[in-house]
Amino acid sequence: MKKKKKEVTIYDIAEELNVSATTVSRALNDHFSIGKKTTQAVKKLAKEMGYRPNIIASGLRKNKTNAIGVIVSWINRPFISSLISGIEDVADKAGYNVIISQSNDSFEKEITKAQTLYASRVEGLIVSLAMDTKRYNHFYPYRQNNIPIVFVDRVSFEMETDKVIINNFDAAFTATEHLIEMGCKRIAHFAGAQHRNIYKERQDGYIHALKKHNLPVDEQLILHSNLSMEEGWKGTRRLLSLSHPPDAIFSANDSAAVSAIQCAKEMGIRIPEELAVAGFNNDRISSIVEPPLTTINHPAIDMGKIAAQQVLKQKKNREMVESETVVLKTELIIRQSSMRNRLAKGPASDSESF
Amino acid sequence: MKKKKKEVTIYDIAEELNVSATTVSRALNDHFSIGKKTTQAVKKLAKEMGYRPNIIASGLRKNKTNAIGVIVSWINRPFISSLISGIEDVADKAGYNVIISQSNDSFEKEITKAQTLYASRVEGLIVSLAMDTKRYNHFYPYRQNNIPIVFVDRVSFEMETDKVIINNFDAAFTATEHLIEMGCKRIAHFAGAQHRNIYKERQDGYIHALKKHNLPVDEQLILHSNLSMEEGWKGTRRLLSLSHPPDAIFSANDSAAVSAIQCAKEMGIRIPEELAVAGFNNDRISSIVEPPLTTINHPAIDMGKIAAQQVLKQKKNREMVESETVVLKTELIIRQSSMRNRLAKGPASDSESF
DNA sequence: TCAGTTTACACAATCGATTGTGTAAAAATC
DNA sequence: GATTTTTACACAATCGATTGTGTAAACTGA
Repeated sequence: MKKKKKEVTIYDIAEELNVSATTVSRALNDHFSIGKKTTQAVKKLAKEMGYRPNIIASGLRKNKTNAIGVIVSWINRPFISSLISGIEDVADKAGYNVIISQSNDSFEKEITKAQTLYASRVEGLIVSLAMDTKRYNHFYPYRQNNIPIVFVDRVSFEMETDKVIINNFDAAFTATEHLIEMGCKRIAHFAGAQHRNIYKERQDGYIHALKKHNLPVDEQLILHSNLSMEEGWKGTRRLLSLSHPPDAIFSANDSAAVSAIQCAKEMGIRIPEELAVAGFNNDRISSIVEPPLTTINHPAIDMGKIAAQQVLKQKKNREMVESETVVLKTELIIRQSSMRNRLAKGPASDSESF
Repeated sequence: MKKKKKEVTIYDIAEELNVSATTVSRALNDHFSIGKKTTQAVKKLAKEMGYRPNIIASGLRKNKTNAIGVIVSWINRPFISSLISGIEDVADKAGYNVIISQSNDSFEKEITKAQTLYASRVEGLIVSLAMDTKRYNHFYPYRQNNIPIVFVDRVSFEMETDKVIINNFDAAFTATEHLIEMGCKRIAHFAGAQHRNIYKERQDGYIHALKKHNLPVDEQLILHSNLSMEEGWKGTRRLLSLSHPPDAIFSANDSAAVSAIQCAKEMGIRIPEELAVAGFNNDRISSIVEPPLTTINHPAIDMGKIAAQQVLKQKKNREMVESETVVLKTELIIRQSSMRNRLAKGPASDSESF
């Protein structure tokens, strides 16, 4: 009873036209060896019969899937979703599909997803590493098969791959120095897991700024956490109840920074007069919170685009270039949460126009 | 010079073991007709040789791609990215890959993407329609080929497909009625494009609430736009400069609602005393803005999960069920932007716990 | 007009796995 | 021990497109 509506193949077209399947295939691909009239006729009939090329068959022959795999922690995060948006944009224009998968920041899941995508024969892989990934064996099969791998944002320098990153050290340094210039003397830091490059680098940048300006580095003021809103809240409470509380917080992300602002306000601390705050990422919430949060703009979409371009590039250059690392620019977005110094730029509406 | 590192196939394994490729294939799939010892030996050698099944070849034979396509407006939007997260979760567990593509809210792009995914032979399609999509021919090929289609959130009732939606009418009605209960008499509405179901339904729900409570429907107070922050700002300015300005705004999304709050505050209007505001979506910004925004919680992740499940279900039931529509529950999250009535619930920390 | 060239197409192998059918050898049955 | 049944595997076709090679027919030029 099942309608076995078989799909139209080049053989069906060939038969109808009394030519060979070869001819049909070549006609559809505008091969020079097929006559104009034949080519036209084939294309016309193909359309009429509702033919769609079987890319599975074609893929088998040509050993292609036209797919790029992407592994990220969570898709529904502002930075990540923008990253993916950039990837999709470039990949699509080059005729590639983007297969997404989330590691949920779990090392084990990352392994599984990497294997799945490998089995799916993606032609390239873009990865933003899970929080606790420290070993990289799961990427070796890609390496052995010459499948391009590009690390983005959360990368590892233990593996020789293309990378697309920002200069976290400089960005953190700039943000911290900005706080110092605003007159802050005792700057705390909300830090992330130190085995993940980005958080390590941000912390290093922060420390470097302190040292450069001869400020003491007080371990008490460096709080490690997962940088969630809850942790930001708790951390702020702890900091503000110190006998000698900080006069500023530089947070490694915006979520915790926003929480810090909220918590401090609830405790009756004035921002930025009594506590200046700076974050990292330029998430949407950073411009909504009051006062608006000074932060580092992270070019997420561009990072995605460039990562995709790297994959495509690697598919050509293979043996030419060993590996390439692209470092994108960030910018410090100064908003009111840090503007203690009235000598600083004007009342700053809201814009990113600094 | 190129390393033609050919990949290991079942033939290679077969030769090594002096059995047929058939046997290898069946052993790898635990076919009952293959002896235990042979099966073990095959699997062992396969692993040793670094064999990976060629799913392209397998797919050709079985006519499968194990891919589900997703078309959305923009990936980097809070609601959408959560939706995708849900889809990926379910699809992955069922052994499917998720291919994403963005229409950028353009009808033409949606058509292209639909065609691309069709050519890629996705086994199911999940779509949240572009803003201005009014015709649906681009989905017919799927229909003709019995490829499951599921519409999510932004759907069309002109097409008989599975759908996963919320009751926008009720949600909008509830939000509006809440404003009325808070004592608002003149409620404005930020509406979206009326040819897109969700915005139409929200407006209808809004109007219905007014009528039910014998409040006049003033066309002057219904502003149509793309609901961006800019439009929210402009709309608020316009409304507040009316000779008889509104005492509340119900916005069809959170972005515009948040802008309304910001704009009103800048104009020296007190929220919620002089202007109550309610939004829609429960984006993160809604809980960050001050005062926190009353809004409708939209179960994005669940919608994604269910949509994926619908696809999987359709692949079985095909001829059993014509189509199914799942309507998910929403909830009104009451926050301070609308709490004018001190008889209402307590000072409400921030939580979604209402 | 005839050798040489070009044009336009067909043949058949190939990509790697799957699967219906066939068949020896081993095991079970009486 | 002869026969039936089961076990364990091989053969060969198939999925649909691609591609190197071969070859008629049409065309070119002297």
